[in-house]
Order: sequence, then structure tokens, then C-alpha cells
Amino acid sequence: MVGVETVVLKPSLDSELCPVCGDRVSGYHYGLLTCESCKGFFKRTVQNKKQYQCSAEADCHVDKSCRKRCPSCRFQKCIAMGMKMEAVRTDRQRGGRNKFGSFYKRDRAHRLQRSAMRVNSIVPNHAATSFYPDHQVSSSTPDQSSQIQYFDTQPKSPTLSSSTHHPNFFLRPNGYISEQDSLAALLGSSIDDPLLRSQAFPMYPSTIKQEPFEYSEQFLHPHIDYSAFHSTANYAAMIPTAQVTSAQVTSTTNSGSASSRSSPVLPVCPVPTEKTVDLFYNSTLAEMCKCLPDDARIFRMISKVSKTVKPEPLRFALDVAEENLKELVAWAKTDHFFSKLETGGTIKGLQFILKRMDPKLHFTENASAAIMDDQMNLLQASWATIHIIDVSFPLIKGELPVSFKMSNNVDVNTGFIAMLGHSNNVARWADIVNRLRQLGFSRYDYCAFRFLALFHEQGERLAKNQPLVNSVRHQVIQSWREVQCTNTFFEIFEQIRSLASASQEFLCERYRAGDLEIYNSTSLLCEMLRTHHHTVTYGAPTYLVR
DNA sequence: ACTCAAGGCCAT
DNA sequence: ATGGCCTTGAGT
Repeated sequence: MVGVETVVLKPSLDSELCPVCGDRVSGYHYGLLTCESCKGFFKRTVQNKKQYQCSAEADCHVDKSCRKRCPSCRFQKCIAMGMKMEAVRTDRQRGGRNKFGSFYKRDRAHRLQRSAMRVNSIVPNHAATSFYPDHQVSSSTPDQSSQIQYFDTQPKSPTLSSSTHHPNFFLRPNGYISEQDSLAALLGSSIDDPLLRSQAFPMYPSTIKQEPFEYSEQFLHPHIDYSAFHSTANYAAMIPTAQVTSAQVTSTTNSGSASSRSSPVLPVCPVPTEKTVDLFYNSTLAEMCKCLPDDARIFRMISKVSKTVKPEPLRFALDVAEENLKELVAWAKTDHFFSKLETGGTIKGLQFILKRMDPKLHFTENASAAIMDDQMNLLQASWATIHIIDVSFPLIKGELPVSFKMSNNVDVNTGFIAMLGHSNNVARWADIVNRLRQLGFSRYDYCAFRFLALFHEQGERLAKNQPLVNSVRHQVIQSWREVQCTNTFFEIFEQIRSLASASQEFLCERYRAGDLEIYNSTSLLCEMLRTHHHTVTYGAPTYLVR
């Protein structure tokens, strides 16, 4: 007879599903518990430097039965789920252990702990599980998700700094964290801070053998070939739609992280409590998190613009903003937004979420129409804030360089892009990014920021359905607070809004002065600036008409 | 001696 | 090209 203890102490891999295709897991492979086939696929792809191209929309579904159909999307998913190209050996040496060994060990311990918590407690069947019976398995299982988050933000060794592009000012000066912050750490947010983590669990003690390949020289060198296999973001360059060459993209690096790793170790608890885990994975915000557009898109956009646009910094920044605005509108307006909720479209998605919160809610056709009309106002009020958040998040994650090279070899600071060309505020922005990094700004927080921005109070230009907007915002805040939000985040959020406002003002002045005439009538950016300029709205802009 | 994630092999 | 099984070898 198999007792509960056996299950708890020896969690079988049989019950684990590959986060990429849902097949049976055979062990840790390249940083992730995956099946044997995805392991082989990933290895072949990286070893042979294969370049795939999706013949559809680059968002093909990947599961056991169709994983062979689109290798491009399969590989994207491998990366998105957290498989590490660094773990594929360039020298093809067999056997032995690599530097991820300690991660695997710790992750196993965490899994054990989590499964023990689950078995030993009566966990009520929360809304998320009952609402999404099809989403319980594979990539979105709590264990797998936490593993991905955990792994993705592991500190990189100085010689493996493929995605550590942070200049000194982003690094925590010492090991101090406030009581409030440590609370966040205990709740699981600060474990996303690479520095906190490295202090709690040094990943690369000198006794662990380094992989035979060396990255240090490449990453100390100012010119990096982003088309090489170095990180998730870099790999995006292999896709024809976003080809980048060493001449076009530059990243500034240093080895400052090595010294900060010797900071005093803090008693940070990396394991969220049972309540936290539960809230995290079942809350509304967690559902919203699944609806975010892909993280690598900002890198793709900037890379694309760096190739195509005339090498003029403001033009460069504004072209990126234009691209991001297009994505934002598409995301907010149609299927991309809340598509995972299988309701199709913003309105239904919102109603769906709100109804889940309060089943008594009833929506009339008028209410829907009012929200539709409000989308315009919401987007106009939030796009610049969201743009800053969108650029900042991948930078914090280390998936964006601190500067990009234009075709004439001139550097454009990533902050300049985030600030829409308003260079006066770049230093303030860098400060904010630094603080967010210290607070362990996670994808979850990014999601909250994005939705808070979109559903922010509208001031004098009230949304027609203000109560509904308020309600969404309230739910986001509540859901966020339950898990890992600190007041500091709200302060910073408001600072970002103020930066966005300043940038918009800056652009409006340029617009009025006629500096932006290069943009034609189809420019979303100009439309935003026009409507920002006029105090009275004159009908719905074309991009919102369905 | 054992473990287990690397790479390799080869039938499909 | 895929994926199941085999071999290898540093770390424990």
C-alpha cells in the first residue's frame, strides 16, 4: 500500500507534464523538466544553429500530437518556458555535471515542499481550476510556472552573462532591504531579484565546473553579435522578421555583478507559503498574466526599427513607440486581449472576470457599448505609461540591452526610447528601473502595472462606465495586494505615470511645432498626440472601430 | 558506487 | 527530422 508519505517524499516524474508539449517528463533538460523529445529537439536546434520560420502567425499551439508541425513555435515555446541555450555544450563533451546542478537540486526541494503542502492540507477548489478545466495541465501548472520564474531570473555567472546587460547603477549597492521589502521577499516577489537570490543561494560557487565555453570576452566587448545563440532575446534575432547584426545592436556590459554577489547573505525565504501559492495561481491577476503579449516583442521591435529607420535618435524612439502602440491597440481591442479566457475581446473578457468576482453582476448591452466607447479614452490616457513599463520590464529581466546601435553606429539609450525621446527624464527613469529591480519587480508586477495603467482613473475625462473601470482596477489591486504588492510599487507606478505625462507633453510640443510632420495620417502616435492636444474628443478614432 | 543531465546512436 | 534508448563522467 502506498501511503501519503511515499507520495510526498518521492514525487514521481510520471505525474509531471512537459511544459512545452505536455508529454511525460523524463528529467531536467537544459534548465527545465521536459520530455525526452523536447530535450532532443532543443539540443538539435541549438547545436545545429537551426533557423525556423513559422508559416503562420508565430503563435501555433504546441502539444504532443502536433509538436512536429511547427518547429519554430515549438522552439519559441521551449525558450519561453525556460529552457536554456547556455546548457547545450558547444564542445559536445559528454557526461558530468554542469553549473545548473545546484538549481536542479533546489528546484526539486521546492517541488517536494510544495507537493507536501498540497497533500497535507485541504485546499478548496478555487475558481481558476473550475473555470479553466483545460488549462490545468501542461504549461500552466503552478509548479512548472514557478520553476520557470525561478530559473529565468537566476543570477548569471560573470562568464555567463548572456542576458545581464545592466550597468552599475542598476545593481543593489548593499544587502539592505527594508521591512516592507522583506515582506515582499517572504511572499515570493523578491526571489525574483537576481541579487537577492544570489545572496540567498549562490549559484556558481567556484567549486562548480564552468562550462567549457567562455562568454566573458564577448560580453565585455561592446559589440555583441545578437544573431548568435546567447539568450532568449538574442535568439529572436534568428527569426527573419527581426534580424539583427552586430553592427546594429550594441549592448554595454560590465562585471559589477560579481562583486555584489559577496554582499551579506540575507535570511530571505524563497518558498512562498501555501496561502501565497494558492492565491498566486488562482487569482484574477494570475489569469491576466497569461494574457500579456510576449516579452520578447520589445526587443524585436527595436531591432526591426534599428534596421529600417533613418538613423536619427528621436525618429528611432518614436518609431519604436509607434510599433508598440500598434501592438497595444491590437492587444486591448481584439482577440489577443483576454484570448486565453476564451471569451474573445476586451468587453467580454472584462465582464467575464468581473462576473467571476461577483456572480450577481449583470451587464446590459448599453454597458458593453459604453465600455467600447471608453476603450479609446483608456488607451489615450495610458499608452505612454504602458510604453515605459513595456520597455522597462524586459530591461529589468536582462533581456534588453541598455543601448541600441542605429545603422550609422550611433548609440541610442534604451531609456531614450522609453521616454519617447524626452532625454531630460532618462536619468529619473533609470532611477526608477533601478528601484524596481531592487524590489524584485516580477512579471506579475509588470502585469499589474499594465492593467493599472489601462484602467486608471480618468480624471476630468471620465470614462462613461467609470464604475466598471474602477471595479477592474480595484480587482487588480486587491488581487495584487493579496500576494506580493507593497506600497512602494504604487509610488513608483505614479512616478512612471508622471514621466509618461512629461514625455507626452514634450512630444505634443514637438508636434505643435511641426517637428513630427514626417509621420503620415495613419500614425497612431500622431493620433494620440492630436487627441491629447485637443481637450474635446471628436468621435472615435479609426483604430477602435471594429 | 551511485546519480542524473549531458551528448550520441539509430530505427522510424 | 524525430524521439526512445544508450553511454558518459563530474559531483555526491
